[in-house]
Amino acid sequence: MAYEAEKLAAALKAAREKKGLSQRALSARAGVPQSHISKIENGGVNLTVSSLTAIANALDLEVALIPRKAAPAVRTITRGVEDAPKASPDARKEVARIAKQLDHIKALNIDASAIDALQRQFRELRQFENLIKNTDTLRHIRETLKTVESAGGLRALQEAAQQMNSFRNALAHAGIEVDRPSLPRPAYRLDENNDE
Amino acid sequence: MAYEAEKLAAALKAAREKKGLSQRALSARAGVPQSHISKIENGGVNLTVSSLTAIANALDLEVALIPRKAAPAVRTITRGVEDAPKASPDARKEVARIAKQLDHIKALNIDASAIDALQRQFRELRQFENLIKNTDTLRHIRETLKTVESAGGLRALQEAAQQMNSFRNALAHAGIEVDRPSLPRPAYRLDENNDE
DNA sequence: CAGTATGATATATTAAAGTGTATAGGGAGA
DNA sequence: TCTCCCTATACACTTTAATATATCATACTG
Repeated sequence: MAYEAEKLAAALKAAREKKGLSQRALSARAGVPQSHISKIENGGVNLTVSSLTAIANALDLEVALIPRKAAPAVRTITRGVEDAPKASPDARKEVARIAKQLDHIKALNIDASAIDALQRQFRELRQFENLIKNTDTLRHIRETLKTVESAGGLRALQEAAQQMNSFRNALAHAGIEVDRPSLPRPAYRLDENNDE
Repeated sequence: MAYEAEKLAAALKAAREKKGLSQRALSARAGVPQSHISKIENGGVNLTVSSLTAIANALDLEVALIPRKAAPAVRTITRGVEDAPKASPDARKEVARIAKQLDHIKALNIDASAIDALQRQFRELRQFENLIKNTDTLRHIRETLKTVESAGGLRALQEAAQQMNSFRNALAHAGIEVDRPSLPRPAYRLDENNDE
């Protein structure tokens, strides 16, 4: 098969997963049937440009022709822009579930301000989604949220917010220190992008 | 959709003409019939990826998917590469000097991993050679490297790497307007909203 | 003028991309 | 369990990209 075609397919799949889109959702955005997307991603289909660009654009990607000579530099740039260590599908799923559950809870009309706070906390937590290595804590949080739903307790709701806060802090610290699994790191990280 | 396909077709044609290849010559290289190339270039054909890559590769081009955010920067790079080997003679000279100096330093056997890192950094920087407008920063970097050579300091060596990294980022982002990518937030913002 | 290269088309054929619909199997929840 | 949602896959069908071959007008050139 076309070696390069497969790389593109893999890139599309990776981009889709990173964006947290299901094949169906992408299908809707791109106007390409889900069955076809599946085929493309793992069937080794020889895409047409129209399909490629439709899907790529739906994923905020652009199809470009770059001079071979510039390829390495381009890679450095895209790496810099999109380096965000991708969240595991599991973590994303778990986060999505919590989001859904929050909607339920919101509908319970418990305490507007407390729920607001909880949602703020969740938003904060969400920004560290990509750093989440395992889903235990998320599961635990969701357990807590469940008790909110069943018992309707304001107290449990506050505890959930607290847990989110703790988790966020943990993630942030971990992200700062352990971020790169890279090996022989000098006093500061050479590979780090110090722009911003 | 036809829009982007036409842009690609136009790009292919431009690249072909720039390389001074006839459709037949390109046909031979790419293994695609001349008639088909003609159709592609001005017939508005919906290419498949295999044709696209075959032709692109024959023209020393690479098909890439780049994040929209990175598109401006990528354009800057490719423009820089294909317009002309735009690196000023001065910049080139300065870069060459640094390369030479790195060889010297390497011979000093200071710290293998640090030197590795330094060289990686240098390679990265080098890919942006043609964007270098003036040589001040390069000179400054070379100054730093000199102190490495004389004093043999690991610290200075690391600083040089740091400088290269900064410079590279500056060059790379010359053409991109940055909206800060969401992810890891700095630690100082962590305990800000402990509500309730 | 004869010889030659280029690019645009024509035609017939084949292989396969793309569509629509429907479904099977896995995982997670209620 | 039953129920969603996900992905992979199947099938019949339409469309069209791609090939092979050939022709034609337009240059340019010795």
